Amino acid sequence: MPKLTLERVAELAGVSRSTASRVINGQDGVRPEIRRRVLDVVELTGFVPHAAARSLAGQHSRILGLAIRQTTEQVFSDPYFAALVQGISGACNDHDQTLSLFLFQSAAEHEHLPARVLRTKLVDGLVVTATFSDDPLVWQLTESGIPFVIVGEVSNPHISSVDADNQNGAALVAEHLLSLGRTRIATVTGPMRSAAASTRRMAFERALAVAGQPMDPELVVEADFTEDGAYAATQQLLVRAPDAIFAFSDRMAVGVLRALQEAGRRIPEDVAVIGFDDLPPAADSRPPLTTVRQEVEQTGSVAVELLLERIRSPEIPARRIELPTRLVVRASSVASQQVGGQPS
Amino acid sequence: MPKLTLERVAELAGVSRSTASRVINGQDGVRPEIRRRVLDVVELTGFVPHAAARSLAGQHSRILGLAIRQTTEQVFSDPYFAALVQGISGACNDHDQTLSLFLFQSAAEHEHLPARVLRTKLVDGLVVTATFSDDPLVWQLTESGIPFVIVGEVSNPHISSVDADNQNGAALVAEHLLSLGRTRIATVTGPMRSAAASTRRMAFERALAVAGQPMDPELVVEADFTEDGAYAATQQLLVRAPDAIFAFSDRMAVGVLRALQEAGRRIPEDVAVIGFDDLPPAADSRPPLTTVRQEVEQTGSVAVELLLERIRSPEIPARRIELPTRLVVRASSVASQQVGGQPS
DNA sequence: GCCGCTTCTGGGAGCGCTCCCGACATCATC
DNA sequence: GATGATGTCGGGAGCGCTCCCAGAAGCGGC
Repeated sequence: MPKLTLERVAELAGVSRSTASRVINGQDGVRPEIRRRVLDVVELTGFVPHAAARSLAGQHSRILGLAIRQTTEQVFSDPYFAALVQGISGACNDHDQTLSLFLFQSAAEHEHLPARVLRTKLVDGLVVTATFSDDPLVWQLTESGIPFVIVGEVSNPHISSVDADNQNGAALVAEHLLSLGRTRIATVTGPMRSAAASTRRMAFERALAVAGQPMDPELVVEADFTEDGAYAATQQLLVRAPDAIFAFSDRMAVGVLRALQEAGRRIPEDVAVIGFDDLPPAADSRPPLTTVRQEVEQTGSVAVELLLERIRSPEIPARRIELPTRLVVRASSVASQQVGGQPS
Repeated sequence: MPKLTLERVAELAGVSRSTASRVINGQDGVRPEIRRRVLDVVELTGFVPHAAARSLAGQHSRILGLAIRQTTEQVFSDPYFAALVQGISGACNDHDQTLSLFLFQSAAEHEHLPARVLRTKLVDGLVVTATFSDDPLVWQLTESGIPFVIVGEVSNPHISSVDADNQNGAALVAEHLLSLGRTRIATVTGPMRSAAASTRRMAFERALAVAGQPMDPELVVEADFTEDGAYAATQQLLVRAPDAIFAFSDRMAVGVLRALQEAGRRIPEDVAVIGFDDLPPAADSRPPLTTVRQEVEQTGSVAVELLLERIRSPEIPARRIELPTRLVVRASSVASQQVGGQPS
């Protein structure tokens, strides 16, 4: 039995290679009856074009890469990445692209990315996450000429990026806490090299200042986006007696909650706690977390679409897309409505 | 400037395409001086062979796939996968293979695997994890003829697999608890469709029975490898007053710990708790967890090596490799040595 | 100095597909 | 009925590499 190739499919359908190719690639200019015939043969034989041959002859591989700039442990313990990958993976399927995840944490693996992945033309483009300001990787990618989009922030406006509206998110938190009459508002931030963290911080400070209640620098502690880090940060904060703590992620907020509870603080009466993300830990914590909702999964799918746009139409200028954020109020900032009342 | 191809490199080095190819692929039969000359050109120009062309002309893509049979959330929240992926990724780098991660959770994405990944000859082989007994995927893969290895258990001996020695691990736990004089030994298992869970359970039961202290079926609760699941399972268990609980993973053990502590039980005095894996949550929990250490990262690298063996030498019969497990005793089963004594 | 051997090198023939262009048929138009 | 526009189809020419084999070069032995 001969090998199953385009040629063979064409032969079986009684058409030429070219016509079979047109049908399989959904191009028009083929009479419906002939199209049908080819499609039937494809169905019957289960023909699938050879990826490498396609990639060599056409000019693209239909493989998109996802490069995450974090250690494996960090990636595989963060619900944020779960949601993001979910969104990216789904969008790839929708657009008939294969997603390939590249992990590179050690410096050595780092070196490999340009050589082994980019120069070999293995991927058509890259979604890159968790970069920090002035990340050399970004520069490297720009140099290499490969299309890519960043999930997060970039200073260079000629690079496409997707992100949540961090500014608005932080401002909403400030507004909410002020409206609750909190006066000793603390923050547990992410590392300042993270652009998301510094943007949230700046926006938060500004919102407080505008409202005439500027932030006390003593009430700001930098943590590392982990639960344990936030737990430790909160212990530091306790002596300063804050009446509200804004943690820059839900995971960190969970650590904040734990530290406060162990110290005997009532939430939200003594201290209001607010997170960021609205990912699984938020609604399940006790008490449920007031948090800034961002659409992480959508962020992923938008990133893929933006990347495909860049690949297919390099002439379109780069652009940045910010997805809306909104505040989700739960019991960690506002006492439940039944407090002091009877269940109806 | 002409495109950088093998042809061009050969031209610059003053040799033929074939010779350049030999040098780049590390084959011998090339005079050292000529080899040097080619290598210099490669270095200078930064030439990297085109992946698709290689893949088409040779018969392999140098891409290995990792297929994880779980939802994205599960994968991205489990330290086990972090370690496993780490091992696999490292081994791929060592062997100059590109790792591609395929996520497919929905039924629709499932369908894609055979067609889009296997038939296209995109990957040379697959590492498959988290299969369950009689998983149709395994059958599909066997049918398709693509080389693959399973991380975990398989009934079919003609399939290569890598796993920890679960039997020994479970037996060690039984032995340890018995030696501590525990009599009401409970287990919080994983789902019984998981082969690892059922093997651990069987081995554990057998070990207890052999020691003349058969397991009380009332003291066995099935959970789902999550912390919350184990928390709930333990609450069920509390009324039966166990004096030891063996959880089938460290994450679950953490849930067990939490439930016991909330119920006011002292650990290990009232209840000894033992986990499985010895991954990050184990040593950091309070109290630190006695657990069965398995070398997850090594499991990953061995899987890759076994896969490469199958790809390169299909004639070698399939084999199963079991990596040793050992007991790591910490404070969750044995009170710290300083209890009742003075620090020296 | 010639033969036969080994060691090294070069060129041809694909791998399976896409893309381009020319051939052909069909139909409307004058 | 000749002409051109329009719509379909087929074949050739690669994409950049690997593999195979033939041929060149170098060497010792007679």
